[in-house]
Amino acid sequence: MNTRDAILSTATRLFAARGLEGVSIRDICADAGVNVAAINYHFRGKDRLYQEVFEHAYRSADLERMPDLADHDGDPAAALTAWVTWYVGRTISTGDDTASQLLLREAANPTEALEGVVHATLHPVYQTLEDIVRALLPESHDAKTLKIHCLSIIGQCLVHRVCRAMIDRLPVEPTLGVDDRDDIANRNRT
Amino acid sequence: MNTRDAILSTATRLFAARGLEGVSIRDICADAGVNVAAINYHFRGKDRLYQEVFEHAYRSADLERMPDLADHDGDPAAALTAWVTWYVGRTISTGDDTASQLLLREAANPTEALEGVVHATLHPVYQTLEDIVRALLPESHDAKTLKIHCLSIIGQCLVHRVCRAMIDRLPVEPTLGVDDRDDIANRNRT
DNA sequence: GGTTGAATCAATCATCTGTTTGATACGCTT
DNA sequence: AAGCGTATCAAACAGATGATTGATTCAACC
Repeated sequence: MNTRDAILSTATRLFAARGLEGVSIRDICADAGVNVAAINYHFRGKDRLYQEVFEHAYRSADLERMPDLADHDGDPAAALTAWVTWYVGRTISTGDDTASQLLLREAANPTEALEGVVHATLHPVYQTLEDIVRALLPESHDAKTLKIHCLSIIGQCLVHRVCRAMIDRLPVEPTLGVDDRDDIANRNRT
Repeated sequence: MNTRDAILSTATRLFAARGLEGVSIRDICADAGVNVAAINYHFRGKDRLYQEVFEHAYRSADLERMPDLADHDGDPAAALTAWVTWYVGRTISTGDDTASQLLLREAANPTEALEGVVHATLHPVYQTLEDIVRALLPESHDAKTLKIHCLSIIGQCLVHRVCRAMIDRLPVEPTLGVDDRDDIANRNRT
């Protein structure tokens, strides 16, 4: 395997699990089976590697296509249901959680790498939701109300992932999983 | 000022701003104007200091008393409104954000310190909300539905704080602040 | 077959890390 | 005044850190 790719995939896994400061370039190189100097050769230092990892993880996380308003023309309610289902599934998936992990770390500890992902990936997702919600709301609502509505919807989806560390430690039954994706998705309004 | 208290308050500020791994004990001591050895003398190392800081920040963050069901007997809807208003104000307050900052870091990077705060502080808050929501819902709903409802409410409040780093970088007007606490609070259902 | 440039390597750099040590000063009781 | 425990200090500890160096290997090209 390519040395560069080996570093990239190992670094992605380790950065997601332990964060930028929790992983040394020696950890990465030992795990990937390459020399420490390779990181400064192929990338231009640890920070640049992290930036590359972060943006790569978010670029390649588009497994399922995001449904938009055009897919359900004339039925914005159906479009919202589809969008929320897509978003919840993407957020609390048990499979590859790498992108969510990295983003959560950025939320607590923003680096320069965040700016790019917000513009390239997050903004389009938000804009799609806003288009759907706008079509669903009476026209009397202003931009602020619209934004609050959209963020509320996002919040209801995100809470299960963001607060996982807390929820898991909460002595409250039952435990929610991907199986409940539809239940969670069905629980929204505009 | 007491050396111990000086360390505690400085460490709280620095840990909240830069995280456990982003702050060295030399940073703390230089800022507090004390000797490095004082940390191992008064606390028993860096980790114990962090634990003390984390729990202290959450214990002393009870500025406003949390409203519960008993405060609005016979009117669970009013109780919910009061609770949400309280929770939103507490979460997105512009003032002392220390506790929220520390908790967000724990969400991304849980340490041993999290367990204690969840049981001592977060669980009672959640339980109070669940009591209110239970009184508001038809009895036919099971425990899982109840939990989803409660987490949805929490999510709608939390999103503004948790996703602040992303929202601030989003090219979408307008910007929301504490002034919109009531607008945000009014936007919920059960 | 000789040249070139990319890729990899072990070794080393100066810093920074959390922690410990031994010495010194202070306020107390006897 | 002597003894004692608490507190503070500069100095040093061993280990880890990100980065760089100069040498070496290797494949491609003319």
